[in-house]
Amino acid sequence: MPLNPVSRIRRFNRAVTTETGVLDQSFLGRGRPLGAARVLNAIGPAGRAVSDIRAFLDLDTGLLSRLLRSLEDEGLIDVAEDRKDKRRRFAVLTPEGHREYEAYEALSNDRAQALLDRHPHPEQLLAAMDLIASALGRDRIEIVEMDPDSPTAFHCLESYYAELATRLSAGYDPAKAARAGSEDMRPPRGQFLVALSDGLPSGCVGLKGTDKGYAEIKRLWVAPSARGLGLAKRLMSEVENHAREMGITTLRLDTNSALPEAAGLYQRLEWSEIDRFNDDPYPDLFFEKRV
Amino acid sequence: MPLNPVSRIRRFNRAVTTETGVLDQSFLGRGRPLGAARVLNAIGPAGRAVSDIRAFLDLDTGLLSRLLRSLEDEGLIDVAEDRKDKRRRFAVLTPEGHREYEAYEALSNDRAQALLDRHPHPEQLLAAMDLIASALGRDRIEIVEMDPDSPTAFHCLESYYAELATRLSAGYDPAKAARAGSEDMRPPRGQFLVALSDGLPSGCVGLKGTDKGYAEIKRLWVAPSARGLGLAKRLMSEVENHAREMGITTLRLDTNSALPEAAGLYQRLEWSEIDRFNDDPYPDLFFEKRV
DNA sequence: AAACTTACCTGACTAAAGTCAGGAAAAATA
DNA sequence: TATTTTTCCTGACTTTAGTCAGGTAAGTTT
Repeated sequence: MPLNPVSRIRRFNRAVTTETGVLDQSFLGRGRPLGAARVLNAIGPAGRAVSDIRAFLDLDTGLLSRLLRSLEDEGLIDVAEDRKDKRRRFAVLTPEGHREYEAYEALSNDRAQALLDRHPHPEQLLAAMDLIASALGRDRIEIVEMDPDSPTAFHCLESYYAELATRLSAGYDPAKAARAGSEDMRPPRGQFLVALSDGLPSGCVGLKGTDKGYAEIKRLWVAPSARGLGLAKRLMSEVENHAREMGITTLRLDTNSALPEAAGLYQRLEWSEIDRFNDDPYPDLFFEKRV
Repeated sequence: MPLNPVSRIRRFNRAVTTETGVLDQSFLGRGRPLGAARVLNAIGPAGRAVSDIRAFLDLDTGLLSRLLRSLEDEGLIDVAEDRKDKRRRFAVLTPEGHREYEAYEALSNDRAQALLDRHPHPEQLLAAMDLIASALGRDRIEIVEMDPDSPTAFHCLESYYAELATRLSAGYDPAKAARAGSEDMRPPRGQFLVALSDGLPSGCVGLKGTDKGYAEIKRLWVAPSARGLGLAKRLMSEVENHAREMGITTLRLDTNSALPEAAGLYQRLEWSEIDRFNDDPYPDLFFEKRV
């Protein structure tokens, strides 16, 4: 008989557990227990504060202390005291530690690459993985402020434009839309927020300062793999809070009726529909909110 | 910057590892080490041969022996000797063991259900999981003979008809197609094979015996989540081998030009295109192969 | 300045997992 | 029938992981 949904999830779990088990085995092949390998990995090329490693790997202070000592004895890391706070210690990789770190990276990367290479539709596989990783890590999505000209922000905006182009019947050409200068979405006039789900850019929103007595919300976008997790709502509430802190009292935004989920969201968040307030060719719906 | 493919896979691995770690923690909550819980799980309601458990969990004989003993001491299992081969032993759950097994099942199932419940598009999530599980478990797909009237075979056929209906421009109505009686796809006249990827029906093919001096290949189907893994080729080669063993020398099949990947496969497998040999309304391409 | 908190270390444990050698009984093979 | 192989057991380990109770030095708070 066909499998029911719960069985399908458990089949997935089995497949993935087997896969990670194999990777762990290959990690053990480097002659070091998994715990030590994990610590080496957590330190990484940039080095890391010991307290940070402890929080990240959820290790007991005694256990981590000993693992660090064993890595130090192997000549893979150096642990020195932090200059600012002499209680704290900071671990960095030695050149040899760097090589060892790269070897572990290579094991993981090769396995990932092999999986990609042998799959007929790598893009489909990756999309499926993004979807699942977002679903599992929903509460671990963090929202960070970024420069609107940073590569990550740029990636979000590209994805946003690409989506508009497919969803608006008239298509979408960013060059024809009213330009929102990066300057206006950067402190002190505005803000640009990006949602990162364990490093993957999964959404964004911009707060654009104007000289017209209100600020605008621009470029709200959520990646397909992260939809339905309430991320748009989180982004909006963050940006509204920030506007409030900046002393802004009126917010406006425009959107298009071809994006019904967006309009629905604004209504749920108690935005009021208002008349057209600009002559941008793409939007046909306009909202305002007092914060 | 946007993540590259390998980073996306590794992000997925991290998310999934965290998730399974949480499940393991909840397993520990039942006051038994993970090793013992895993053995209990491997035994299952139907019981299992000890050598089988050992191979499945890849455990040392001494270790497994002790884990079995501890479960026995807890009153959860009985280990008795196999009647046919007195060296071997067979483990079964006691009534109490059954309850404990179900408790572990409930933990897993509840977690799976919670994941489903909180996801906005459960069907999408499940499809993504099927895809990944198939990609990871590609060499673990097994092909088994089944009765063409069994529920699993029925599920495959339903999926096959549904797909034909969407892909053929004229649609597809199984009632109008030439009936292949189950009798003809069952030994001794024929055969029906199903591909199971860790329990999930992922493909099928039928060998239909006729009285016309040849046998027919029917209903070759591969689930979307398992495409590109070479499964169709495996199914075809199995069924051709079986036909050869049955003393059949000529095989025929029909297909439709709206399914180009099927026709391509037959050509690669050295089938020759022949003239129409039946008056079924749906096919427009006909092949033959001597085995 | 005293009291508290934080970050880290050490020593002394325990539990779990895993390895290895040897051995008995049963089955398969020569 | 003799030999080899398979299946499982036991005892004696080691390694890894993890816990807990001090203890010291450096910051922070009162």
